[in-house]
Amino acid sequence: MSKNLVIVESPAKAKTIESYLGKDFTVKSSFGHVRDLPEHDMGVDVENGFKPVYEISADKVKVINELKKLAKEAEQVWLATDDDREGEAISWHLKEALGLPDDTKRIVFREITKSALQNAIERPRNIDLDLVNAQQARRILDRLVGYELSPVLWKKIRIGKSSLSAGRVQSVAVRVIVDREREIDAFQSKSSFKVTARFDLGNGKILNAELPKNFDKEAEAYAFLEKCIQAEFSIKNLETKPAKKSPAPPFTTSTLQQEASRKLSFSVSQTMTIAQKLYEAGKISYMRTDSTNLSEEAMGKAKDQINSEYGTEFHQRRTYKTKSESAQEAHEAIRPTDFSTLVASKDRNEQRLYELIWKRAIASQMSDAQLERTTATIGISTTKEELVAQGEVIKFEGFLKVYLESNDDDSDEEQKGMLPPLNIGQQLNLSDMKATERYSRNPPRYTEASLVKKLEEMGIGRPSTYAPTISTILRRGYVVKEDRPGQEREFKELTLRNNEIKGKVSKETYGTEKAKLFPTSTGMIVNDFLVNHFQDIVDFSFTANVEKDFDNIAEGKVSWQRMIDNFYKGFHKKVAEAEGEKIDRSLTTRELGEDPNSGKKVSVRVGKYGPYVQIGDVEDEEKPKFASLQKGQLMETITFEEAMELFKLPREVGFYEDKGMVVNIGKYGPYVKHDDKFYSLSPTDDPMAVTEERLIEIIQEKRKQESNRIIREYDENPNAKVLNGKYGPYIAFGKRNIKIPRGTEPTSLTYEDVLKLAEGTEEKPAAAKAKGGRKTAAKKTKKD
DNA sequence: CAGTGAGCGAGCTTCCGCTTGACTT
Repeated sequence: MSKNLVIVESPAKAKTIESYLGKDFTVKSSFGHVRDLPEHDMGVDVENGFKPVYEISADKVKVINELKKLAKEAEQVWLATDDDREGEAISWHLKEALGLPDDTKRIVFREITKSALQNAIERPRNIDLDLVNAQQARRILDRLVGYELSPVLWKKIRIGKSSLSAGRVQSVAVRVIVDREREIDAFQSKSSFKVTARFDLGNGKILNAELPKNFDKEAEAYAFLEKCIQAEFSIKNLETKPAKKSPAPPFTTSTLQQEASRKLSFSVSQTMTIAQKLYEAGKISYMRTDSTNLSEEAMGKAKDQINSEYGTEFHQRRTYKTKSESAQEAHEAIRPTDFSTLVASKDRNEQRLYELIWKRAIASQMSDAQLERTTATIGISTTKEELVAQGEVIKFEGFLKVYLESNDDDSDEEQKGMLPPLNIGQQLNLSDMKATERYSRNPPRYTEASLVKKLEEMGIGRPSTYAPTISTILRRGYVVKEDRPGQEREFKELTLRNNEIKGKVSKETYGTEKAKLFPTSTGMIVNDFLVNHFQDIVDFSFTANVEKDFDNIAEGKVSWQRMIDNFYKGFHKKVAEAEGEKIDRSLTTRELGEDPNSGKKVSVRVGKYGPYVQIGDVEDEEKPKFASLQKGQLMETITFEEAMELFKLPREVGFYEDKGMVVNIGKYGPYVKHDDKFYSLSPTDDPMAVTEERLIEIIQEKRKQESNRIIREYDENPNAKVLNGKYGPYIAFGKRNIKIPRGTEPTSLTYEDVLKLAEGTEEKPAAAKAKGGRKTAAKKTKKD
């Protein structure tokens, strides 16, 4: 039994701190918040000063009981939760739940180092009630908004499979995505002609140059190339300028999520799960942070590492200011706990993320890269226009030796190389010149990570909520994360070679999307409803504005009840107004035209099972015809022609082995059904046009594949087989799938080999189908 | 790898921020 009980938020942090403080201190964790408003009730008395009802969260009852016991035994309790608004509130809730006196010692530190801890212990204070009240205002505002708005949606918009919801953060996240989709839809791509030239300098050396301006019209580009026939080209000017590049600050949660997405293709939640493992193993500092600050101790260790590994000229001490205004900076930036550790994990993804964190943190304490940029201007004897060639040479690598931040826009900014040696006045020999048609690009769709970046810029959400917010808007069906194929378009290219201009038309694919966020019809409808009725809540600056109020409460200038009262008066009036209005069908219905066959109305609607097209009315004597919209189609943008196409499926296409074949589009794309079996069409098959012959081919192919599936069976055990799968040969052992070691010939595996390989593998089947994410979540909430 | 969609009424859903596991698929 020790004299002192210190309570922090995270168990991993508790362990570290305990090792620093010695045997007189027991350090325990609260595992985050311990009390909250009730889940199934508003829990806020709007008629009596917004008095909140707090209860100990179901999953914290055990923690609280244990802490109560330890607190009783200890002489002194220290509340050491995080140094920010939420942390202060956690301390207050702990004090209330544990029955501690009001003057219980409260200590704070923003980095976990021995000196920071000692400093904190020497300067305890009491709980800052103003700061606690700012948190209560934040919590209660979110509850009022979420729990008054969501039921309005249930009553006024009855669509979608999962229950609708709205909130200060999620609704703005959806709005950002909906707005962007409409921008893209309205975007008019313009083409122009870009001129590039290649000069042959002899000895295999080539100089690439381009015209700084593009031509809007093909005729102008042609005229320019014409002028260049027989023209003489010479170097008119050479200019060399020094330049430098500086490293990016060490990672915060949001920048880590962005870089892991760009460089490692991790999803936001994947990044957090992996980072959590590294944190729990003591390899990195805390991963939910908005600070770019490094402790003195960490900077010193980074310096040692850089000096010994790269040399002192590579080190430059830097401190970074956190950009975001909403930052609360209770922690350090994300960094390795020990810079001399290069291998932190055997797990490939953990190691890859660790390396990213290590490199970024090390680079942030390194010197600038020194560059030299050379621009060569090339004169043309027949015109005033000039061509430009640019090159770049790295004079001193600096931080680039370790790390370069990547870019969001996949713009074709090619790596500039070195220019060959050139002199002013030098005559150049043109080998060819091209004018290529280029199209302007629409604004990009959001990835998970670029959405997080956008939210952070607007001050919306916190490091601990970025990943859950994305899960929420996906789970609600407001947004889908998908790959979408691009479209083809033609572009023209004029080439001048050997004094002759030739034209050519080629095809390119554009607009291919990978793992991007698209709004659904449901998302658009809910968004429009909120924008119409609750403009100020989904306003992009709403959070920033209320944050100012919270700051005033934290400084003791305003009472939290007064702030909430001010907000609630206007808000609740709008809720009452919206509830009083009739259900607006125009939100969920769009007329498309008339069916030429029956003369009946064609409309697109959104119902319980998603968006669909309807021919006719339910009041008609004959029942209306229905067809679901396909993946990627929206109520808002589908055309009459596209809608009518949907009724052409399912298509009956001929017979095979005396049984009919039916083509349709299912959950996993187009398929043909034959004899109660399903066969997927390949992406190049058009379900509307695919022929009987091709379908028979598809069925035979699949059958052949199936027959090749079994590589080897064993008499000893009918449940052990060597099979040919999607990813190559593998062993199926009961319910388990086992990898075959590299270099082993699958046909040569004996049953003994199989048993040996099966040894040590887990009982569970290795891979599971990604199918039930939604189900799991639903179950979870029910259980609670 | 389906076929569902109206309207009625019952009874259900819901927020944001702190923390980890537990548990399917």
